[in-house]
Amino acid sequence: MSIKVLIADDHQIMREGLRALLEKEPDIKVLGEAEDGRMIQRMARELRPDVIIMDVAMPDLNGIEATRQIVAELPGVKIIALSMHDDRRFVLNMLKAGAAGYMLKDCAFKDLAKAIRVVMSHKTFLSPEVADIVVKDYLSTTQPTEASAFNLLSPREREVLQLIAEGKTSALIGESLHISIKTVETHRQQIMVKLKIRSVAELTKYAIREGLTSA
Amino acid sequence: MSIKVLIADDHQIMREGLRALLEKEPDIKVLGEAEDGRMIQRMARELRPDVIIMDVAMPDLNGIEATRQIVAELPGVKIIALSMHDDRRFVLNMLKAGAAGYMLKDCAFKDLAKAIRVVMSHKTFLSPEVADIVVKDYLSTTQPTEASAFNLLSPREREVLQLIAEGKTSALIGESLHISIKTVETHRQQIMVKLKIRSVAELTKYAIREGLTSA
DNA sequence: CTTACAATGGGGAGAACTACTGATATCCGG
DNA sequence: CCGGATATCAGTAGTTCTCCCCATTGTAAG
Repeated sequence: MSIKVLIADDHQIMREGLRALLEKEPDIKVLGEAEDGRMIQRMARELRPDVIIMDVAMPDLNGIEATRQIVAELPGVKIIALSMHDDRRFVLNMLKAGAAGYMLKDCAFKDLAKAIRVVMSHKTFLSPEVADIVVKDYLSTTQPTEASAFNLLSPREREVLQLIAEGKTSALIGESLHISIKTVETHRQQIMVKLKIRSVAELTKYAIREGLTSA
Repeated sequence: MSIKVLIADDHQIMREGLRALLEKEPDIKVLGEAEDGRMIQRMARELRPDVIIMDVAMPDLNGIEATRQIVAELPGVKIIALSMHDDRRFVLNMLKAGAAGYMLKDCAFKDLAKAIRVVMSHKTFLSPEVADIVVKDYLSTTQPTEASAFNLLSPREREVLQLIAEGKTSALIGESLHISIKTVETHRQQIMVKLKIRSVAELTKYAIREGLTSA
């Protein structure tokens, strides 16, 4: 009795590579591949796989949403997220959606094979980097509180972050907002603590990702 | 006489998948894998492959820079870019850097296999979407207006800029490149003078626009 | 062979940022 | 009314960056 697996990823070559690797495993059978969230949802309903390898970032219906819906509909199906990003929002949202595992594309295939067998026994499998994030987050927050930019940072902090990402110095930001430079520095500090970021470059990228400014 | 291939991609599972697929081809031999631009450069020098499958976005030394340097050093080596992005800046910069092909990760493996054989006969191979971009760009611009980073900044400066945009301090960059912090600061200064930019935030955005790093 | 640029390295000064310590006032929800 | 979050401001210390000055080496172009 082999493990029935579905693959969901928007990049065909990734799907083919995964299939080639999985087909080397004697106890794993690949039932099919999907290239977006909607397609994987349909296939899951029809083919009843044991495990779905799910890319997080997909067009149309993303991996997180697809996971949420599939888990609700087919509780027995185990979903392993496979992502390039170790961004904590992705990880946490995916796990909240009901994923049984979260692997980075950075990991070795044997780890993924292991993950498949682990989740089959109703356990959770995280790659080490991801486990790290989950633990850190668990320790740092008594209350999970949705964990996104727009309720993590206060309005004023977002305002300051935007000006930082526009290349302004603290002094200029102070003038612009009619507050003292020390206040700006306090906000800066708070932003970095909250986001666990330690450089302007990464703050800028964060601001771009959050739409506070554009590249 | 089989075709000797190297793989460069920062995601291990992508490398393994590609290797599994390539090893099914009787006339292709995978010599090795690298996870960043610097490593692939070294491996290319030592192993003299026929073809390098090169991811565009890699940490440390990115695919574009690595391509530029490898092509300059080993003119016989054919480089096929393999990227998730069909962003025209990536495509054009990669081709300018001397890549013999540009494939999207979205493509079928048989297309990649075909690309390998095409570039071996000293021709260029582009996946259809990419060809589209190239043609459009060719039609729309009589003169490509070379006023971008890739002839304004020197290779070393681009390298330093990438690391700055990744949030590294000058000290860390110095360690990473095995040069003194003062040299890094000189490069930093040169970059800012050339680009008329005065903050890390704007440098970061510039690097993102030029495809040196991603948000 | 000169000229120009790239890459390397250094000194010094001041600005800017990072990282802590405080404090006070407001407002909002339980 | 109290606790928590937000927003304001200050001090101090250390780090990092910015911006000048300068030099040497190698290499490519003219």
